[in-house]
Amino acid sequence: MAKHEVVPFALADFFPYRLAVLAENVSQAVAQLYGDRFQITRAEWRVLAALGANNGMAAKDISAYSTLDKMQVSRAVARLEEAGLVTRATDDADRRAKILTLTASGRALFQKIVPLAQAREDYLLEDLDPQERAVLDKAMAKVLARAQGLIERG
Amino acid sequence: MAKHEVVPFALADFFPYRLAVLAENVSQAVAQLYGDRFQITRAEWRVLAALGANNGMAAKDISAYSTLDKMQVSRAVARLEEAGLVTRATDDADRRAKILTLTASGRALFQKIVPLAQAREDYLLEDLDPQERAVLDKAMAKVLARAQGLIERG
DNA sequence: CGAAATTCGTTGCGAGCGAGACGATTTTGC
DNA sequence: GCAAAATCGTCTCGCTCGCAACGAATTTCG
Repeated sequence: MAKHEVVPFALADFFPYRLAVLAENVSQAVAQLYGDRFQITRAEWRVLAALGANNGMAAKDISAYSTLDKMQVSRAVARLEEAGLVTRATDDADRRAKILTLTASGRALFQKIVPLAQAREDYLLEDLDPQERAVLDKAMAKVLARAQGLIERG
Repeated sequence: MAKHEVVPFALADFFPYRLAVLAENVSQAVAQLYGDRFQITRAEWRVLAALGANNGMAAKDISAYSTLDKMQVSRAVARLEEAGLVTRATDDADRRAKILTLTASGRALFQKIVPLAQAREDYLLEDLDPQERAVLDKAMAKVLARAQGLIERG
């Protein structure tokens, strides 16, 4: 019996590593769309998407919808406002909150990006048949649930 | 025919978004291991893993092995060296390069982390049967190839 | 009703990151 | 063999990011 067993470990086969690399590459491939052409960051794109789906949300709701924390939302909105894509207005029902709304340019930009984004999504998944897509979908949900459980329970 | 068609778009169903959220959560769940207990960052863990698999690599090779750019490797190695986990030595065959080697403590730490990391990996995937894992595996490879194609071709 | 606790969004600060310049070395190509 | 180009790793600069503290407003609860 060897006293110091060698621990075999290949990073390239480690699921969390593979997932991180995949997500990084996919994210970059999609960010080319809004980044290169429209000078928008990922956080800004998510805010646009949130307001595109449900215009007139409070920053808090955008945070929940987009998995960005309140700071990221605050800073992204500041930039979007400066670019004339979003307006802020104090909510009369709760004067701490700011209601965010897409301007006409904001809506126009959103509607320009969406088809491009969906085309990229389709392209990325093109090699998968419907059954594979279904399995991937379910697998992602299952793993996500487990990961969130780990994070909550320390 | 409506002049302004509404573009329906749900961020929660957008594959790149779901993938990013999943990867973020998985990464965080794994980082709890080496982060909380051993004060190691993700980049440092990847360097450890690279050297654990193949001790005595040059920084350049670690970069390729771990998908970190040379800057991240340089900084991670600096911290690991200060912590006494890695040593740097000029390569005599190419005196620009530095050969990096795990110290005894470095190897010990690596061998302590690996089983924990593998346990987390197993736990995360526990809900998937072998067939699902196989599909997931293949799907990730296919999508990665597509994403990398997009990145290269602009 | 009123003080304490909570929530919303912003901001200041320190750490960390990426792009590009750099010195040192090696490789290329004439 | 030597000048030009490429490569290795580090460093610097500017920017971004996250933590924590904050002011303002609201909710809780005695």
